[in-house]
Amino acid sequence: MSDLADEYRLDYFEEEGFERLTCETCGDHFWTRDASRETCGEPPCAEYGFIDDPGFEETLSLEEMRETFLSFFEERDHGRVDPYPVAANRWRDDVLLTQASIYDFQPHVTTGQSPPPSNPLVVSQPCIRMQDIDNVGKTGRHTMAFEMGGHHAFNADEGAGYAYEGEVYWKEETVRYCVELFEELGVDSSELTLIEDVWVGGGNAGPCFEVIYQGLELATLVFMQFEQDPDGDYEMKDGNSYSEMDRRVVDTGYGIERWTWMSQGTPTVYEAIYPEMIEFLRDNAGLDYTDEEDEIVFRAAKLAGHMDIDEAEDVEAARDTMAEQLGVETARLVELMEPLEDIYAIADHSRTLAYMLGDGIVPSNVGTGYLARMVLRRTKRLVDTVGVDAPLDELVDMQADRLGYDNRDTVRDIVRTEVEKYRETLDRGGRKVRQLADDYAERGEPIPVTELIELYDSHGIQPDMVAEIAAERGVDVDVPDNFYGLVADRHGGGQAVEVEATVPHEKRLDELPETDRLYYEDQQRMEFEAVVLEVFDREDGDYDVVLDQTMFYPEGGGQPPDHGTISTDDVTGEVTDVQVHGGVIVHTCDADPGTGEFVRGQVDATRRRRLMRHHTATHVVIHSARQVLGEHVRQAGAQKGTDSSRIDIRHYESISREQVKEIEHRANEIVRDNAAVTQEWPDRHEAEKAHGFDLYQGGIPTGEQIRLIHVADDVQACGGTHVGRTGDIGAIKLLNTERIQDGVIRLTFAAGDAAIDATHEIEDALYETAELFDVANEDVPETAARFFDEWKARGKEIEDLKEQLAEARASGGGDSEEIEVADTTAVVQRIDADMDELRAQANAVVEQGSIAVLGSGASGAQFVVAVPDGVAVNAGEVVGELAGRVGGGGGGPPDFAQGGGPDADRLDDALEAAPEILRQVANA
RNA sequence: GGGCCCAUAGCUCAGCGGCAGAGCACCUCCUUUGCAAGGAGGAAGCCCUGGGUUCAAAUCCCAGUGGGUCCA
Repeated sequence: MSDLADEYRLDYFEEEGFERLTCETCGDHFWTRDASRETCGEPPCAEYGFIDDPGFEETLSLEEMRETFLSFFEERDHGRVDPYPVAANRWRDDVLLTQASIYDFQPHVTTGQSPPPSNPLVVSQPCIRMQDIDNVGKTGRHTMAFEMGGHHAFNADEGAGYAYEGEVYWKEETVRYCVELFEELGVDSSELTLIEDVWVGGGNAGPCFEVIYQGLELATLVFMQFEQDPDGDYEMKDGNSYSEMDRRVVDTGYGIERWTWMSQGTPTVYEAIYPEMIEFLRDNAGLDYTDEEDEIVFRAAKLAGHMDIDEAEDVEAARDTMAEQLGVETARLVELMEPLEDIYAIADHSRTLAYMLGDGIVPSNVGTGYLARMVLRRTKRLVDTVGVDAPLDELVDMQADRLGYDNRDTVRDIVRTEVEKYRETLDRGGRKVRQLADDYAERGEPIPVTELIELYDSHGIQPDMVAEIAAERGVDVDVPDNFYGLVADRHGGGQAVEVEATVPHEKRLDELPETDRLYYEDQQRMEFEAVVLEVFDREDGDYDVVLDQTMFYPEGGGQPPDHGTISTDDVTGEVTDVQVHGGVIVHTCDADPGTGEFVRGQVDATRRRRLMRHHTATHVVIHSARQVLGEHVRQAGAQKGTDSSRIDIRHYESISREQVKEIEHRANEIVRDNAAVTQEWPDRHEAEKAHGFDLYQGGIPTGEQIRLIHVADDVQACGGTHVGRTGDIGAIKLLNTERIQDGVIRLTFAAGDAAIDATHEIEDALYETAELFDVANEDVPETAARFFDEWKARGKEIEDLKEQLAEARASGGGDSEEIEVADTTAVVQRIDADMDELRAQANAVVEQGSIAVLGSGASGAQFVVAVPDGVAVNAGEVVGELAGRVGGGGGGPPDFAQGGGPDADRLDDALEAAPEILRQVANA
């Protein structure tokens, strides 16, 4: 195993008089110009030196600090790159949120597949780290949302075949730039320390320096130079082996918020980055502290900076010590600090929400949407706790305004909708818990853990809320420490086994050249000629045919594969499936054309045209949906078909009938405009720059060039086949909308002749109904409503009549048999009527003080036995005995029972035996 | 993407194989004169939809629809 020590020895350090020292407290190695230094300079080995005594010459706002950073590197030949969205899943599918500036260039740039937009480059990237959520507000320096200033350089060995090559710069320049930036801000560089560390993550690793000034880590300089390799020479702290790469990536992170804080020397970072928001919240919550109280808070914050506070728990633990040093009671300190901590957190969370919602994340129960919902609910709780009475949408809007978003109305609307949903959940939860608490209060038992888990997992009610409500009712609740672990257990924990799709004859496919995709050259042509490169036998008896070029579109991007025929002079085969594996297109065919043969291909034109119409229509519909519902609307999945297609879109509420009509109108307007549908293959970065990440509606393509499809004003990265002009779509008919999960709505539609067919189906249903009712089409709804009402009224009337009939029967005759049993009269009677009637009759008999034993042969054999109050005959037992005689069973409470069996022929026998059965039961 | 929960009167919910229930709201009357008043009476249900099991399903099973919630 090799040592990394040499990796930190730079010529720069030698030239500039830096020495390598060892921290006397923690033992870390670090570089400094001050040979007399004893510690590494990072808490807990040192204290903050800048609170109330700013570390830079000038006081800078967050915006000014950002600009200072960006222009510093721009002046040193770095291309300035616009920040990416915080929703990293807009351009990559392995993470949800952007957590560092390097995320912008993963995976395609760091792996060398795509060139960076500029090399070297600089960016100030908004990031969100949910891991820090508990620390926000408490430690004075943690924020969930922050801007990471990063300057990056991508180096690769000459001839390694990457999208970039050569040396831009590496460690020497990186460290020099960093020190120079400090010096430009008036820092004496002998106060800096650069601590040696190792960075590991995402399959890569490398040495890094943590740059510390005045006790605060302001930058991390990472040199990505290793990649995971089982045979590698370097073992890293994650326990894996790594080896040297032929690429070297400079990955730096400058915490713009911390630099701003350093320049201002405020007690916490929050007061430095959004002072006006903190002031607003303090005013609004009525936190007008006296000078003396403010003084305590100020000194406490300062003390916090001097302590080793890395986690929210540390803060709690340090409270006593702080209170003692300040000369106040711990309780008083807490009383003063907690509302402020909440306010800091509210400001930070509002900023986080502004980023998330502003970048188009829609709250939901899945993915990034779920994270947004969590943050929003947490923020709402804080707002209520601390007593801020401004609506949450206003707070988020303040931050969205500061951040310069122009979709603020939508953001506010989303927040309002979401707050309302949360309120309903709380209402529901409160009722549920109160009811449960009452139940357990009655029994004098504590609420068990299983109930707590159920309440949280299925109803979203936090255990502390349960405890609070239960306490009001004097019920104990014991929340175990491992509560969330128990919830996790309930989810099984077992990892779903990824079923790796096996590609048949994969090895050989890798050796074949990529198939020429003729369908991109002319999307309207359906015939072509080609040479058979390879034929594989399939297990099902068909053949997989690889050609040198093809007009057959393989399944992809939600578009099903083409069908058609491949023929030689001798054989013609039906193509039933077309798939692409690594650029090689495989046609599944029911005949073997023979390797090396010339073939003619003919695509099933009707099918393909239907698919093309639906594909282009998909672009038109999503474009229209964005116009009607808002710019946040994004595709969450799509499937094209020949008869209808569907797209799933992200939207925060269910859409109304009016909105559906509006979308349909606009879509058909685009069709009528007969706009040209065009394709182009621009450089991916230029495309992103020109059109934004909304390009990637249907997934993220790889490669330097990407294919763009323009439909009217709409631009999307897309690999599918399209009609030449929007008029070719013919017509678009929205067939259905359904909410497939929270925040995702499925639009089903048909295009062209399929739209006409679909309309016919709906019309047929209407016409048939109208005919059945014998009314005009437009009268169908009203008539149906009237029929329904009448049907209900008639049901009630029948019910009524049955009761009257039963009374009449009970008071006057019929062929009933009356016997004496248990000092009461029993009426045994056969009425061939349904169960309702039998029950009514039985009730009528009981009214008169008699036992009723009724039988019916209307459907099988059925019995009802009813017994008046105070008569010692068990109806259930009587019915059981009777029903047994007709091959069935029955039962019920002692005063009213029912039963029956299939054997109707024996009904009379059973009734005949009734008197005897009654006596037996009565005497039992 | 996965797990779990729910659907019964206008509202909030109980019932969990055997006659469809309560509270609030509503209507009529009485007693009162109000700040959640009291009393008497009444009306109000395709127990979400479709299958299945059963002598019998609001209740059990399966599927669908709608809603909620937790996790990745």
